[in-house]
Amino acid sequence: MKSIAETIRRGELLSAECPSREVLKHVTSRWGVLLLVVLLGGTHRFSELHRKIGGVSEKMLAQTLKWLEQDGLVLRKSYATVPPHVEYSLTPLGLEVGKRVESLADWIEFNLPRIMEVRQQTSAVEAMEERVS
Amino acid sequence: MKSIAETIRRGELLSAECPSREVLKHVTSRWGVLLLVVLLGGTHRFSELHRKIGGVSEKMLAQTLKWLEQDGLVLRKSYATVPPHVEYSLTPLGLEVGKRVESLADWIEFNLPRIMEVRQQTSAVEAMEERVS
DNA sequence: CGGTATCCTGACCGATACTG
DNA sequence: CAGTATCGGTCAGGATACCG
Repeated sequence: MKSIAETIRRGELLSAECPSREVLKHVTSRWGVLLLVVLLGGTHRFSELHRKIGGVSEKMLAQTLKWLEQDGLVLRKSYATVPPHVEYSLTPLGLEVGKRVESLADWIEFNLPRIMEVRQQTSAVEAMEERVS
Repeated sequence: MKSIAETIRRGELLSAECPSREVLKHVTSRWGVLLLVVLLGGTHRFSELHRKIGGVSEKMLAQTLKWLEQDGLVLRKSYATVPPHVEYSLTPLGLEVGKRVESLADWIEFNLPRIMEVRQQTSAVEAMEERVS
């Protein structure tokens, strides 16, 4: 009898029908990444998230929050007050993905100079080849 | 005198104009993630990538490869033979991101059962609330 | 305050056909 | 084999207005 872990293992993700793709889509979505990173910093209210994440619209913020909530990564706590008070935080599951996403985001921020350098060189080479042809 | 690392640090990514967003977009794009994971397994030819990554079109594969190549994450080696022979592999930079992306992908695959379970519960609750209203 | 509903545009992306 | 070119549809996502 194989364990679930052994049965699923690697490579499923490469299949077009793999349900993991859906979750991956939410997590790696334009605002999903940033949302997870911010929420790693602690509980936030809707308006706080909206302010911290530059460029996000209310619509997309709400939608992304809903995705992650349905995937069990984000916890939504609503207090029945007037005016309304809603708090978002990471579930234990969300904390796990969050850490991995942050690791990726941090790496990119930290190594951006090296990447920009490569980009410069590439466009320089292309400009030369342009002149030759 | 601050080091570059200290100067950049955290939070730049949260600003809408941060150039990191562009790289993040390429890496976390629909096919970027899968591409990096596959290339972690070693050098591949175009057709091999196309076969391994279920559901990707030639167009999007070529485009994603080009993005990652320009970001210095993927190395493209072309041999002047007939028929053409092109090999793609990860640069040292690409290896770094690749490992982090794989960590994320692996986590999702492995924990998918737990996530699906949450999803089920959510839709069950919604069905109940539907009946009440 | 914390959303939802609606409309709308551009970008993404797949299908097809063609090329070195 | 390894792409590029073009077309067209879908959809992410922004703007605006409105609601509990």
